[in-house]
Formats: sequence, C-alpha cells, structure tokens
Amino acid sequence: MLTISELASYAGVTVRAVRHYHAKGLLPEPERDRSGYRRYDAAAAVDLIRIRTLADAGVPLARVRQLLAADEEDFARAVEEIDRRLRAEIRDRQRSRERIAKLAAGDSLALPPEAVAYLGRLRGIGVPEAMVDAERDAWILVAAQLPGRMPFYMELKEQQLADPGVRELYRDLAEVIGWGADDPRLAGVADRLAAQFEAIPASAWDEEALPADLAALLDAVFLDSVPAARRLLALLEERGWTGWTNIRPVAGSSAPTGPHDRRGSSSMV
Amino acid sequence: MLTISELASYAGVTVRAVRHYHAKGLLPEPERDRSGYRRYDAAAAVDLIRIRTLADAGVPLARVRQLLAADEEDFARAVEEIDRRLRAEIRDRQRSRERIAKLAAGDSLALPPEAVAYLGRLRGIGVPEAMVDAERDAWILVAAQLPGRMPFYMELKEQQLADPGVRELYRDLAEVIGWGADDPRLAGVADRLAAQFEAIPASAWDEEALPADLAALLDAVFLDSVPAARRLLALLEERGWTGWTNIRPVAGSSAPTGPHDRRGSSSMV
DNA sequence: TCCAACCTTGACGCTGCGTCAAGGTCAAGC
DNA sequence: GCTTGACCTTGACGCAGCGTCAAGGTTGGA
Repeated sequence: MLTISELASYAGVTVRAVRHYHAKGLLPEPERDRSGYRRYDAAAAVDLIRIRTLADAGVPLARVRQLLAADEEDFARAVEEIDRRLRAEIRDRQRSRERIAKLAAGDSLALPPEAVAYLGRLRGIGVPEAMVDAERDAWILVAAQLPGRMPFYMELKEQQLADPGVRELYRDLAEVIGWGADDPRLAGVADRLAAQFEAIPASAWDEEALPADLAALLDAVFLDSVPAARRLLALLEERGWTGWTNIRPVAGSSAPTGPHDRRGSSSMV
Repeated sequence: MLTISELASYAGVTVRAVRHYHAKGLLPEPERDRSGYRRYDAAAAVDLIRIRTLADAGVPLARVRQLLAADEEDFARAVEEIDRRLRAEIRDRQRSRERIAKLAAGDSLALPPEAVAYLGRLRGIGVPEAMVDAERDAWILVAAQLPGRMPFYMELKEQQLADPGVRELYRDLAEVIGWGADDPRLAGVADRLAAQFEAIPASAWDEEALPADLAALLDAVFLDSVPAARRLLALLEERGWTGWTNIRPVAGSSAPTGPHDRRGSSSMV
C-alpha cells in the first residue's frame, strides 16, 4: 500500500496535486487507514500517470475527467484533437522564436531610414509640422505591419512628390487639418483632389493597395484627428471617389473611368 | 489619434488586454480627450506590438515590463533565454505527442500478458492470494515505468520458480505477511532467505537491478504492508544482506562472497 | 430623438495548483 | 515516556492573464 507522498513521487507530481485531483473528481478517493491517512494501490498509480500524461499535453483537468470515463472511440477522437493542438502550439513557438529574434536584432526602430528621408522631404517642401506628424504616425503603423514593403511605398511617395500639383495638394491638405467641419473652402480642395486622382496613371498604384484592415485603421485615424475629414470624404464621394487610404472610384458611378482601368489604388494617408 | 479599440485591433489584442497592460504598468496611460476617452499615437501601437511579441513567447508580464526598460545587452541576454525556453517547450510537446499516442494505442493495460501468466503460476504453486495481490501491485508499478523490460523480468522470474527452494520461500514469505513484528519464526525465514541469496548465481541477476527510486518505492510498499518487514530486514542485515528489492551484500561485511562477484542484484518483490 | 456602438471604472470568475495555517500521527532515539 | 522530525489531515488564500458582467456616459448617423 502506498502513502500519498509515495504515490505522488512515483508519478512525478506533488502531494498537493494528487489532493487536487481528488477534489476535482479525477482520481477516486482511496480507503483510509485507521489514522485517516489515504492508502493507495498500484492501480491508482496507473490512473495518476494517465492523468498526468493528458494534463502534460495541455488538456484541462475538467476535460481529463471526461476522457477518463470515455469509451475507446471518443478517446481516440480526443487524442487526435489534442495532437492537432500540440502541433499548432509547436508552430506557434517556432513563429515566436523568429519574432523575438527580430526584436533582438533591433528591427523595432519605428521607421526605416527611407521613411525618415521622405518625412524630411515633406518638411522641405513646406508641409507644416502637424501634417508631417500625422504622416509619421501613419507610416509607423504601416511599417510595424509590413516592414518589407516600406522601401516600395517610400519610392512611390518620392515619385509622387516630383509632381508640383501633388506638392501643392499636400500643402492644401495640411491647412485642412485646421479647418472646421463646414468650411466653404472644402469644395475647392475636393475638386483639386479628384483631379489629381484622375491624373495619376493607374499603373503606378496598382500594387500599392494596403490590406483592408490596416487601411480602415488609417482612415479612422484621419477621421478622428481632422474635424473636416468626414465632410471632405462626402464631397469626394459626390465627385466619384470613395474611401481614403485605399481610394477607389465609386462603384456604378458615371464619373472617372479616364484612360485607365483602376481597381483599388491607394491615396495619400 | 487612435481609440483604444482601434489600437487593440491593430495589434490583434482585446480592449481588455490593453487596459490590463495599463494597470500593470506595461503601457503608459495616454492622454484623455475631453470626454475621458484614451487617445493613442502610433508609438503606443509599436509599444503594444513589442509587448505582445514578448507575451506571445510566454514571457510573464512582470518580466515584460522589466525588459521594456532594459538596455540592449540585457535584452539580448533575455531573448537568448526566452529562445532556450521556447525550444524546450517544443521538445516537451513533441514528447507529449508520443506519450498520448501510446495512450491511444492502449498501452496502458496495467500488466503485460507475461506478467499475468507469471501471477497465474504463483497461484498454481500454492502462494496465497494476499501474496499474489502484493506481487501484482508491485509489478504494475514496474510495468508503468519500464514496460520494455517486463518480458525480461518475467522470464527471469519464471526461471527462479523452477527451483523448488525458491518456491518454498515464496510460501514462507506469504505466511510472513500475517505475522506480527516480533514473531519468533522470523529468524528461521531470514536464514533460509540468506541461503537462497547465496545460492543464486550472480550472472542470472546482474542486469536486473531496478532504478534506485523505483526500488525505494517498492521497499516502502513492502515495509508499509507487512508488519514484520522491518524486523525481517534487520535480521537479514545481521546475516550480511541489505535492502530488499535491490538486495546487496552489506559493504565491508565478511559474509557472502561465495563463488561470485555480486554487485547490486535484485531480490523478489 | 433615438439607437447602436463606442467608452469609462469596478469587481468577480476561471485554471491549476503553491503555500501557509493549525493541527494529528508515526517511528526512532534518549 | 518524551521529544524530534517527517509524515498526514482539512481549510483557506494567492497567483497570472485576462474574460465577462454591471452600470453607467459619449458619439455619430438615421
């Protein structure tokens, strides 16, 4: 006959754990000797090892209890599922290893050098600081999610800045940040924006489209920080353009077909 | 500016988690807008991703807080340790997969057929049921730990039973179970046991020795279930033998050298 | 004006035990 | 017989990392 500590050490668990399994109904309470001590037989040791094998595999104790009472078929199905989960956890840890390795490599610098250079150019053009800050925050968000595509995006942005019309628009938009929601000048800005969207060849944009969730977030940031944003988007919609980060022609609109077939292109942030 | 839910969904966590990180001091509380809502900038998003990367790797939040404030050198050391742990967890899960696969294959049958046959032979020889039960429990414990060696052990036991002297001893020992701690007949049994130990050639035992912890457990079971056990072991020690499951000549004893060099052999259980 | 979808703080719930607390029991040594 | 140390008993609280109400205030669009 085994005492509780013998049983526990045999299965490599603590005495507390064995009592816990009793309390949870995983392991039946054994007979007591005359002093009230629990006395176990070898079958209890076998049961305990079974419990630990399942628990070590990450099965919750409540589920272990079910499985101990399950027939062979249900048990086999459960084991298959447990195995699936274990494989998934192994993959998760492998991904975690890669991610923390990148952290250690210092990849967490908020912005890559190309982006810093681009923001410097914006300042150089005369875009006000408030606008540059908004741009920086937006690009930080993008860089955190898609670091590999940043050189591509920045190259694209630099190309856009080569166009004097675009540079003009940036200065326009910077002013819009300070305007109220009903500023009469918004209509004029919307006109010029729409014209720009028309003028840019689709070929230069097609691969730029950001993932929908990231674009939605950036849109939300824009709407939250610029009072006139909502009104401006409404005006743009009247002119045949919907969205912002990923601006697109309004579906079914008679407006801008122009010379290009544009489906999902990205605006300015 | 981001709201809390935007920030959270950006990093793929819940709003509750973000607030938890504030409460734990992992993420600084941001400014509030006029209605008391938290407003985040992009830097908070970067911080949050850093936190999640570490937390996903299994780093406790309290440790994450330290690491956020650590210099590059300490951080690199920590990452190395985290990576070690991740690799260990992957190995654990691979072992778990093997173990539950065995469970599903039904390897958990308490005793292999050879052992059942052996217990049957004991009964056939006239060993009383109480003794057979004790043997069964002991072999269940061994089989759970060393399933691969069971055929070997059982083969050995069957060979021993071929000797009429051993068979006689088993019947003796079965009676001992019922004796008091000071039964006068114990000395005679000890004599016959010592003689048997002398007679068995060392070559037949040498590889049988059980791991020390398992042997200690089986000894404890013997001591706990047989009142006369402690006295019997004392008498055997007087005759030059120590232990029980793994019985050995007493070191420095003048007693049994016999024709064989015996170092660590296993008795009867 | 109303509704849905946000936001706020506070508090309890969950898992799988670890860790006291406050005792009773047992074997050994003096 | 008495002490000592290593066991055993039940009961209770503590821990991480949030999930999940509860009970409100805010915001934006219809």
